[in-house]
Amino acid sequence: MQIEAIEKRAVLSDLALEKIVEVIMRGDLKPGERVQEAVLARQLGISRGPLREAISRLEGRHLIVRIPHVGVRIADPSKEEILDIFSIREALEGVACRLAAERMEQSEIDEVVEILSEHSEQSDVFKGDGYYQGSGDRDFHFRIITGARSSRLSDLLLGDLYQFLRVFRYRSSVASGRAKRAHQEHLAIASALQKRDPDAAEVAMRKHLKNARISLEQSFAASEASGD
Amino acid sequence: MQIEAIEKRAVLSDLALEKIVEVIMRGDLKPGERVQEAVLARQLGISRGPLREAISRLEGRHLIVRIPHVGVRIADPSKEEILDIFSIREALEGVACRLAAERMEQSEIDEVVEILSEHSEQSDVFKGDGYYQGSGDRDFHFRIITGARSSRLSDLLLGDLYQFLRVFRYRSSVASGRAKRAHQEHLAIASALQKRDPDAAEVAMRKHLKNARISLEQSFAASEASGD
DNA sequence: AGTCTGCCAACTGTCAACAATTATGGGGAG
DNA sequence: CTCCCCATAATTGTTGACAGTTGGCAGACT
Repeated sequence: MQIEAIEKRAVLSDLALEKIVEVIMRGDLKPGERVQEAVLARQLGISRGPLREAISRLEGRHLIVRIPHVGVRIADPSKEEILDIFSIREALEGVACRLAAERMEQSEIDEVVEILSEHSEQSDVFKGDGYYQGSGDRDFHFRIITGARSSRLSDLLLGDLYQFLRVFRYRSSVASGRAKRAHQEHLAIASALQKRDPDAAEVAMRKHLKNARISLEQSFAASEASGD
Repeated sequence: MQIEAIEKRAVLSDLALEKIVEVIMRGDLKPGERVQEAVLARQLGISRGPLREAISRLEGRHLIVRIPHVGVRIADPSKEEILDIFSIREALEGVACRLAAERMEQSEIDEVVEILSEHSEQSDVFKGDGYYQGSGDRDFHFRIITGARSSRLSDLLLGDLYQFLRVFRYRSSVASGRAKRAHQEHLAIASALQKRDPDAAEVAMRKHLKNARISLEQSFAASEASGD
């Protein structure tokens, strides 16, 4: 008898956490904005107890900042912080890719390759930006990170960094006509995975993310030149 | 007027957090041990509210594990987890060392060099293990991480990983006569910093930490052979 | 004797009131 | 008119009590 996985017992602080992330991502709470516990608690329909637990955890993820006896505000990362996070991501996802080359099932690698070949057939890819802004790029990276079989790495990358970047709307930063080149970089990564070459896999992933960071850096410089 | 750094207004959940970490490190709470909120709260002399906030944050740092409606227990990391964390540390501290080569003040680099030369004069260093088990190694790494000027990186390395390793008594893993070699690796890192060569600095640091990881891996294998 | 069912105690999750601290705004002095 | 000080109000920090869930234990049935 196949038992349907029982739905996790709801815990308000968990729900509150997800809800807050969602609200920030939707833009209802803007970076730097002040948040009053009582107001937010009333909006969420819960009391301040579990809300404060959720806030404590979000503080650990740097999504909000709390000043004792003063209040909490939504984080407002500087460009330097964002770039530093990209450097961190570069290093971590490099390790993840190395481990993935060692630990992924063959079938998983095949799936990654297949995903890429499917995508290369879509004309969108070559239009400059299309699917790479969306779930396609995320899916590629997600599978490799998961393939590393390290819960700690997954937590850091998917739970912390990716969420942070998504919340503050710095999506994969594959913009401005980098899509085609990014796709080629993806192919290089997949090739290294197929060869089960950890060193090459790490190098390829790092190169890919370094280029993404440089691209973002340039777009920052450009926006700074026109109007902060 | 020089303002004396104002003592942070005490917030019970902050104090509780530090206290719990201290208690785990002292060994009063052992890995895997069950913890009852009410008991711990009474021992700390606070109520369950702030304690739960502290626990929420510690859960984010993977120092404790919470199961809804069941309870919390002190984390009990497996050897695989520890080794994965060393891989993560290798990557992150590599980036930190790269950034440090770019961002450290000259005076800071000079200090690092001086620390090392002082240490090399101490005969302890060459006795196999001595100061490298203690604060000397920590100080070296601490200064480089701080020199990276990235609060995110510092938080991750010093706040999360180092604390995690310290709590579970996997100190710098510079054991079994690796001290002399580790010292030479430190010299290589310092040399790269002096040359302001980010690539070399990152490579040197990664090599150093990779060796540390391998050393730990071997000591795991040895202990497994004798008696789990 | 072994296993299953239903109850009970203990513990976690949640709430609303209380205490402490900070921000604000008005009044007075210079 | 400006600046400083004090009182008040609003908001955060903390507490103890209440409600819901879990795991164990005793008793009954097979």
